[in-house]
Amino acid sequence: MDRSNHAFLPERTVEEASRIFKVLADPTRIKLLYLLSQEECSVGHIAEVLQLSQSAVSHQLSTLRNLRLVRYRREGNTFLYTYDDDHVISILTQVVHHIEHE
Amino acid sequence: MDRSNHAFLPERTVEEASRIFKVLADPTRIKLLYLLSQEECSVGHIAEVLQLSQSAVSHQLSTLRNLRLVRYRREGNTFLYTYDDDHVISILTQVVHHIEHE
DNA sequence: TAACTATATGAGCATATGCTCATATACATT
DNA sequence: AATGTATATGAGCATATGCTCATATAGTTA
Repeated sequence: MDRSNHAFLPERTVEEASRIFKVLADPTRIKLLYLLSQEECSVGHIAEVLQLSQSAVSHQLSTLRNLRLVRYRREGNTFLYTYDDDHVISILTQVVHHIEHE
Repeated sequence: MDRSNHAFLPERTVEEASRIFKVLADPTRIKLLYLLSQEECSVGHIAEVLQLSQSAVSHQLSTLRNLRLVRYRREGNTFLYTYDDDHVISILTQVVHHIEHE
């Protein structure tokens, strides 16, 4: 076979795609992002709705914050989170839609 | 907030989505699937093109086989693999396209 | 049949990840 | 100022994962 005929993906592209898919690979983050795609949520609310500990939610939000996938605003002691990456949400909802209609 | 107003994802949907994203989360599998989306490949050819050991490729293909994402046919001692899940390939190419055009 | 080739597979290791537990931080309320 | 409330964070543990190394398997060829 002719090796010169392959369209290779640039390493940077592969790494970036992997990064996006890694975020979406965890069931907890899928639920969390899906929830945030519907409404702005406080940390406590997320924990209650998804039946997770406050710490677990906060750690996950920390991850998502570092990846710039969510943003938040403060209201007194409460932190209200919203998603901040339309592309990732769009990939998620598309896959969800596909699964539920196959 | 009103907990009854959330559109929850069924657990089965979440697990299935997670399964799909997990497959795509690994850089090696991204390259491998992208290669297979372009042409039928032998194990040795994949190893050569992607600069991986024969064993590593074979293990990855075993994973992809179990998930029914690839199929293969035999030709003498050579096994020729092709992808076998249009949806997963479509998600991958879409994300790749988005990354390369943002 | 013996040697060769292509691939598969099991064991084990190193790393990554998602959680819990304990504690820190920062603002609010009394 | 003291207590309370909401959230963040560090350490550590259990599990998952992707690789290597060694070896097994099956078809091919001399």
